[in-house]
Amino acid sequence: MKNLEGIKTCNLFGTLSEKEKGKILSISVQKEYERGGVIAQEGDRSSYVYIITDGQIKGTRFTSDGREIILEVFGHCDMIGQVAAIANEPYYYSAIALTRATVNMIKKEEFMELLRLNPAIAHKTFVALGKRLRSAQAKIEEFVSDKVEQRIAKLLMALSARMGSEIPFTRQEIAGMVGTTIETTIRVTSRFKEAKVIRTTRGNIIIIDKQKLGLLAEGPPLEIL
Amino acid sequence: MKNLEGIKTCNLFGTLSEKEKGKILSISVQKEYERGGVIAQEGDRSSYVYIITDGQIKGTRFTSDGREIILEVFGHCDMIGQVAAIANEPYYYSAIALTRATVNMIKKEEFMELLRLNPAIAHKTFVALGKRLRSAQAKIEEFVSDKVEQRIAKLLMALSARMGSEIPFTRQEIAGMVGTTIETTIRVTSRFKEAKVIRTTRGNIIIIDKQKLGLLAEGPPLEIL
DNA sequence: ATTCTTTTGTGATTTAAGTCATACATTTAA
DNA sequence: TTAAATGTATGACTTAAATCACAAAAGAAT
Repeated sequence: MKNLEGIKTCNLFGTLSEKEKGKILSISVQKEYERGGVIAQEGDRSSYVYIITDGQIKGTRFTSDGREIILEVFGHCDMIGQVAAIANEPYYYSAIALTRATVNMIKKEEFMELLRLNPAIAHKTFVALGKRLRSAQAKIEEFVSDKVEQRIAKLLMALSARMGSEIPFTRQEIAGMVGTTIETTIRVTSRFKEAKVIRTTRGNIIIIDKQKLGLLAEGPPLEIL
Repeated sequence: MKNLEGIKTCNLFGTLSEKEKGKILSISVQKEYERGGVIAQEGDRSSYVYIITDGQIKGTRFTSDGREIILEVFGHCDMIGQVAAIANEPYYYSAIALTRATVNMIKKEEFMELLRLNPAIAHKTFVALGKRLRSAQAKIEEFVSDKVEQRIAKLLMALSARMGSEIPFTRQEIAGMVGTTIETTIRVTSRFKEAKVIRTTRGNIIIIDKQKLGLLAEGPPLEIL
């Protein structure tokens, strides 16, 4: 089974012996989700920690007026649900599959046990959480100092670093990730298209000029390039 | 010494025996800072973890065009520098005293040792980090869905919960915390003053109608109240 | 006491992005 | 094979907040 093996390749478990890896596999249950499938719901009592073995998952909240805010995007080997598990709190946001996705679920209690017995895993879990804090703070900084065009360019760069030059998200989803409206996102991506930085198909953005996109992410607006 | 005792009252060390607390005091060095004093600088190699025993400290970054962005505000019993320490990375932002402040510094290596030997401390450190991630994400959500007036109301509510109804910050600093300009902040606080929600003195904001401020933080703009 | 610096206060203007409305193309469902 | 739903596209208009510019008040420093 490709995916059962998949988890073994994750950095998180890099220092473990084969036997220990086997242990993790034995306490984890694998589950598959279609695009749009709900892995966990905001507000639910936390019972599992999830390790993503395949696909992409969004962590998303809905504002009172129904708009979706995508706070994080997770991919291969990322772990979600650990904050809620360790703090013994309900999930802060919903986890929804952006693509067909496979996750390995570990019961909260067994995960806590794992942390307690494996300082190396505990350490890596902490470091990963620190990274998430940094990237949340980087996003705050973006809101303060970048315009939408630049924020979208940065997002596309970041997504393509993870999943290649073909980005399987709708403008609506892109809007949710950068915190803007669908109309503005469409206008910006249309401009990018015209400047031959990207191509698009329904539900996809394909990067064709990574270098120019990188420039846009750095700051200068399209019009002066 | 009041402050040396101060650290013992922190929840982080709640489960420790008197002897263990004594150990922590013995490995920590106390230091005082004036308002404006720099505890640590963005980009510096991390060598200490700091526990704040008194006063307030801001975690701040400067944008390329010189604007200050205050990402977090820390107070009594908060710990800073642990992410950089554990990930073995340079500090992500500068820590600057907002008021006269006292911190207990613990050498990175000794802190790591402490974490390794005390699962309870490790656990609480993790939980605290999770809280910081949540509040960073809440701030992202604010940028997406709240107007400046509401963001400022929320900030004042949060600050007053921590440090009482007298908030010792300039409009410039408030602007840095909500990610807006000083002019906009002055205009908003002026409106709040006129509506008798706050009073101000130079460098201070005093909340006089907490209930109304709470309402403003919830959403309805001042004009319809 | 008076100069310098920081903080607060306002007006005028610009601008980025939101909002509203409508249209068309492409999938999916009936 | 139509109908419904979803995603993309664009024009017109509004608005919140940034920007620029200047002035007065309050402390700090000489």
